[in-house]
Amino acid sequence: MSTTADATTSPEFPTHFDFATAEPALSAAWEAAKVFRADAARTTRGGGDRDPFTILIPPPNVTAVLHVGHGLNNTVQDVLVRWRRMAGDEALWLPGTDHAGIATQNVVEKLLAKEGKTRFDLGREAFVQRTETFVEETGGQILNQLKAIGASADWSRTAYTFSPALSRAVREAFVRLWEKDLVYRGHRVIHWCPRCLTSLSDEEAEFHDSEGKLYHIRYPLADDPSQGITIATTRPETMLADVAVAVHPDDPRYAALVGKRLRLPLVGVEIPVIADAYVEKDFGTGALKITPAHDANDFEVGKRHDLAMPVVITATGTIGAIGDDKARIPAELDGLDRFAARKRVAELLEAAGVLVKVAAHANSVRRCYRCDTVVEPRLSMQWFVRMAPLAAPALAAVKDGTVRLLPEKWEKVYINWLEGIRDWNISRQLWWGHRIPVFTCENGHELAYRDDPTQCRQCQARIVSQDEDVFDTWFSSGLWPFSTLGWPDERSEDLKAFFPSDVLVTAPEILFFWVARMIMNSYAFLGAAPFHTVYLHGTVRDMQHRKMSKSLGNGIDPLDVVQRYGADALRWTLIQGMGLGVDVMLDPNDLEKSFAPGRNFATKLWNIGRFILLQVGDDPVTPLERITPAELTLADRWILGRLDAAIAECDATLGPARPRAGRWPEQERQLGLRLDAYAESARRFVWNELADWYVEAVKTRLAQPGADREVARAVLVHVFDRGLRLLHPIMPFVTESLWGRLPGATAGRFLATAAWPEARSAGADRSADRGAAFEVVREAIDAIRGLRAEYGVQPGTPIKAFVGTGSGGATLTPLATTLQENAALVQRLARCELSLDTATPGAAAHAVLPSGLELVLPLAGMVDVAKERSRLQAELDGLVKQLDALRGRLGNEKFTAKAPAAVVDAERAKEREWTARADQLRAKVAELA
RNA sequence: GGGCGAAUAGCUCAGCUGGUUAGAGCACCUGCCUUACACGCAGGGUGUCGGGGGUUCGAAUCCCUCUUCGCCCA
Repeated sequence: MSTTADATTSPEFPTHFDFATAEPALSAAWEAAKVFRADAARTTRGGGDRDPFTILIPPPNVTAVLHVGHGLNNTVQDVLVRWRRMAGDEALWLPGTDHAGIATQNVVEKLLAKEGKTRFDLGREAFVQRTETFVEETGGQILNQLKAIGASADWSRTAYTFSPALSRAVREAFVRLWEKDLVYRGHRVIHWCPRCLTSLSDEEAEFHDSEGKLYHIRYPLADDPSQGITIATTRPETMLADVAVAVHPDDPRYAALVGKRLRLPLVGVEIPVIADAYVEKDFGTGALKITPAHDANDFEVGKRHDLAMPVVITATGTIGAIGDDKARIPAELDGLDRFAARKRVAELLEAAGVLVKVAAHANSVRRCYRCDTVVEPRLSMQWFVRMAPLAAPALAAVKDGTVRLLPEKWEKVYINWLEGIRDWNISRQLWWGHRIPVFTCENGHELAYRDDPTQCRQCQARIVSQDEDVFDTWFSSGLWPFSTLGWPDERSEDLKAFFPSDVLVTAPEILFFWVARMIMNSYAFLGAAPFHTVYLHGTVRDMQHRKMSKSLGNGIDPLDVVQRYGADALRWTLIQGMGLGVDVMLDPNDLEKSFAPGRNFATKLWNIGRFILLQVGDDPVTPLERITPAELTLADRWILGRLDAAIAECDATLGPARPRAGRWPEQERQLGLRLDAYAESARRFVWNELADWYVEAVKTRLAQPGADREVARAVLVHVFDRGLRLLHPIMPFVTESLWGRLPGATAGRFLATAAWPEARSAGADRSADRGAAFEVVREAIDAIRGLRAEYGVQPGTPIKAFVGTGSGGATLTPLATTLQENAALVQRLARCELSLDTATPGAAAHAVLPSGLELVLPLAGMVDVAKERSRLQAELDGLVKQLDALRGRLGNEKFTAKAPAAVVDAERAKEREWTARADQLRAKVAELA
């Protein structure tokens, strides 16, 4: 920083953006001005003239605290919603939280455990009350944290899956499914978590690879113990509940034994040998013990063969049984934990001489997705939704382009899952959740009710009980696209205006849990898809590509980042690193490495603004429309052209906001949402074009009062304003802060609601000069800088640069004229004295530019002629090599005949260009010889 | 076991519908307080486009195969 006090130091305008002060103030200003409020009446569906653009937040768990994964997910949503808000849509980002049945219940149970209590000590009612209090106190936390990262959600519409309104939707949805006969109650082997004491859906019981053992056990024939069948199992403790041994009907090894009876070791009961095609002949011994109550596949076999289904493992995962089944349990095993029992059973089998062998065996074991406990398959009565009828329209929607999934590969995964859809277990044996509205009367009529009944709908008898279970949390979040908007009240203005929504932004992990179910439910209850685009983003990982997690301690606290680098830096880092479907790598041990670039960019932006404020001043600036084309300099036309290009790139990378005709045409299906490319396009314009070149180009013009100064001020303010608009969705704070200080800014107007830039693409303007000739100026400056660096010319050393056009003519070519007109810029940026005369003979550095310009830098004492010649010779050699290949191609008749004319023409033009350049280089080399 | 995908500069990735002298950001190296910014400016890239084979006038791009690594499902 400069140590002298001069015109560039300003106490009101420090050299760095004070995000710590500015961010909360801007958040408050936006909120006070209701900038993020959406109005149903302004939408085209609500009678207004704006396209609605809706994003529904994937509701975070009500107990959650913000982690960097939320940061990423919500920043993406905010970028999209801010973009559309600026583009003139009635943009609604609807926030909310999820009551998260198992997760929240676990949290509260842990709190109780600290007091030495269990939920059973409190009883159901008191426990629910306690949980409600807990949620009231802490539930808003994560949404408040989202505000700190700039989330522009409509907080007035904040939803909660367990609110009275959304609970009504849950109940209505269940009753409607009931009425359509799409729910049933059944005795099934389900996934049971012995720690959470509840059933889990297929999706909630996740496979994990583990090192198990395969036990080979001999079951003797009942009437001839010298014979028998050896079965193989990974879970010997379940043998207590075996009711048969199955073999494949085509297996000759066992054909003679089918129908015979075996004596079950340890238990002593007789069980049959049955034939069933489910058995894999090549697995283990080809003989499979059948335990219908403790294995889902065995359950199916048991049903087919009408077998008994004894239960020998209790809800808490210990050995135990009820009724007659107790006889199956040897006294010394009774009450043992299932894993202890596994060991003990093996010992007992060995003692009995029937344990043939134990082999290592890698297998996959399901674990509870909430607490990681090994899931116990267990025979139990549960509620299920018949999924096949619901899946059909959801499958069709993705296949026909009504809904697109990005990245596209997930469409295949989605289709694959829906085509093999299984019924969904929606009941949970929890207390925290929506209680299943099924009531039973004195006469045993079990019916679903929209409102709590006083008497039976069927027989008017007294109601005696309500189902004890609650719904899977995902059952309620599956209704999110419409329950949040007022459904089941079909007259709801919000529902009319904002359903269907537009883009769903989430992680691939919950594609089945949540996304697919929302699509199915939206078709089932409203007959339409809930959104047209599903954007599945990557995961935040550390430098070893590990997922960030509490247990690994490799997480990053987004609020810590906000404090140290600013919310804009956090957002920039996340978006800039977010290729489509690509994981974002961040280093938890070096926040500087990850977030400094974002902060640095914010500072850069800030300093461009600082330059404008201090050099342009705050006198009124002429709007660009009032500047005639003739007044514009080459640099003006160039930067305006670059701005148009940047706008076009941002539009293209963000993509179509919605399908034009309700469905994505094949060619548009994968377009847009390239957020990293959008970020880079906007950054390049502002930094590498505006700051690096245009700001430099206008400096001298701004210093001299007059008409041209006003032109320069007009163009500079215009392009910076548009640059801020392009960047605002990603870096809302610093851009808003600067925009409010631009000359002509008015209080109460926000960049957040300013118009998204449009390229000047009018027909009349199409042939206009976009300042392409400015590239020659840049090229000359680059070349002179390059040569200075090559020969180690110190910045302070004055040098001369001679520019020739290589044609040897006396008149200036247009290129040379351009250079002459911009000589001041060249001289300042390249630090040289520019001359269009012929270079004086002597030691000099040489360059031949792609445009054909020849550059000579007399560097007496610094240039070694021999070295200079070999340098140019090397350049010539490289070019000749390329040229030979090019000529070979053009000389190949097959190429000229078969390649498209445009390609051939381009190659010919290239040949002319390279040939001329090679000639120039050759002449230079000869000159130096 | 079934399905899907990836392998390009030290790192993270573009480059998809074949035709660029193979790019970007970060990191790294060198020089600079050049009157907005040292959180800055200027300069610096030969990478067997994972290996092999094929199609083609032409392949990082299309096909086959092998290797390695992911993800989803059972």
